[in-house]
Amino acid sequence: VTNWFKRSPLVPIGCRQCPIKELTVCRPLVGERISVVQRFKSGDRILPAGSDIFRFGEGCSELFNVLDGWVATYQVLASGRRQILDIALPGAFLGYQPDLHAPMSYGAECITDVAICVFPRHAFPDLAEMHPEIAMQLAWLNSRDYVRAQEHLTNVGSRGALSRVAHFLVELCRRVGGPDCFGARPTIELPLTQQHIADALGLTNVYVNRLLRQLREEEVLSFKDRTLHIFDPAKLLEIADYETYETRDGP
Amino acid sequence: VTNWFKRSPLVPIGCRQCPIKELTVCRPLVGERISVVQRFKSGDRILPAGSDIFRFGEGCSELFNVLDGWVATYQVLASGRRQILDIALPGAFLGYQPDLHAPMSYGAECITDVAICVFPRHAFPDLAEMHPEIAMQLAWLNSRDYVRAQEHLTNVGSRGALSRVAHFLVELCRRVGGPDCFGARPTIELPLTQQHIADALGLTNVYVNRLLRQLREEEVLSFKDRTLHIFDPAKLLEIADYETYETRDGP
DNA sequence: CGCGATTTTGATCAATGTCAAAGGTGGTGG
DNA sequence: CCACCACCTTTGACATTGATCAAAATCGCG
Repeated sequence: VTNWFKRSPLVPIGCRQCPIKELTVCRPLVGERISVVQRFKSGDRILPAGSDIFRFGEGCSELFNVLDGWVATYQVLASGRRQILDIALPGAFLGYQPDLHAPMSYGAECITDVAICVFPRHAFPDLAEMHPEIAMQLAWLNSRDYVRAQEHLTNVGSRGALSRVAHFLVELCRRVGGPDCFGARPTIELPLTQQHIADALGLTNVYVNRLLRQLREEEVLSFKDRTLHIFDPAKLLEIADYETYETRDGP
Repeated sequence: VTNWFKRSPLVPIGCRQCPIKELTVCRPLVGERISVVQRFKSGDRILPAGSDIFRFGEGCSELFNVLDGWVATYQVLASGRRQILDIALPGAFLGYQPDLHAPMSYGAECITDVAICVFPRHAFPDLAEMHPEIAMQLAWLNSRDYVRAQEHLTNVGSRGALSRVAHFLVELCRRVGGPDCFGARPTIELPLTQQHIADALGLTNVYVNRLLRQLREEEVLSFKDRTLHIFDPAKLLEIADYETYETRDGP
């Protein structure tokens, strides 16, 4: 098994060939006006697995598009516990927050080697003002991430540990393999450690390990060498306990 | 004690006198162009405590500004457990989501009697297109809510139950009483039941009750009759265990 | 081959949930 | 004005989940 997630990626390329141009803030300008973005961006950058793109509490003079690789956004408490807020995949737009000049409200760490496209932070409001579609796209991106954060919150706050792991893996599969990837019995590469899963779900690595063993013994899935095999999608979805609307019980 | 939160509010009034016009999407148009919003809105509405503004999984043909009262957004799992995602206060803009025509990804329930200002959903993109500042404001609102959701997630995922309750109350005080309300020993009206707190934090009402008793016995705060007294702000903040940035231990 | 990071397992313990029942409290209708 | 009712809070006894601590086993990599 080659560790694909560490392949050294991407000589800087033009926006026209950008693999994620349709996924991020640039989307409204692809085509005719892509050169606007091309002139705006500061350049590309490649960061090794384990490094930070930016850190909680520090200033940051840039904004980032993830071109390739996996990123975790997170916060750390005084008690030392770390919470992973989201897994950012290629196409994610990182670093925008309500006050662009405030210290960052969270950190972003590379899970794999990562390639990013860098925007200058101070000029971004001008770009959005000159191209209102960018603002609209930004609102769209933000609301999409907000919904995912809400679902993550529900997962961590309301599900037991086993369901929580199941749900997390299902959502990740959907994002990586597309919404229909549950038709078959998917095999998916997830460059996560069990510690990442634990940090994302508010569990300990030890307990996550036991839960994965349980899922393996019940022939639902296996997760080894960063590869997830799903043997029994139906059972997995059932364990994951999806949300429903239930009206309060009548009299 | 009068239950202020049930005072019958607000004959519909014009946008010019709107108490929250500076807080929500309308902000860029206050002043000269406020009439744009005035013409756009469908009207006002008053809902009783306990009713839903909209429900998870159902369609919704409107968007809402909270004018007065408290609202909880939430999801419910098949297992019956309910997760409160956020407490929406006056000025909140509810119902916007990435696909405006999709079923709602969460529900919104009135904690108190609530007055809302209603926008037609289908025409909103046009409004944003004609007034790009609206799109920018929307992005700003969304990112602010996103940050709050992230902090909520960290709270639920990474803090022990006592810290979790402490942190939740602190944040709520900041929102209601302003960021400086911890200089003194605040007394704040929170129209929440212990069940609401439990649902927001992924705990049970019984355990929340015990934790509040503990905080009372340690003379940190008391929460009774929907009134929160904070006796010892410093200790409360310490218990709340705020996030920090800590670099990994060096070699 | 050896080292650091990760996974795996066992034994034990603390934090939190569950169940059940008893007090408040305010609102409503007689 | 009283009595009742629904809902909320409070408390106790007990069950369970998931954390903690410690130590092997495994793996990727230099």
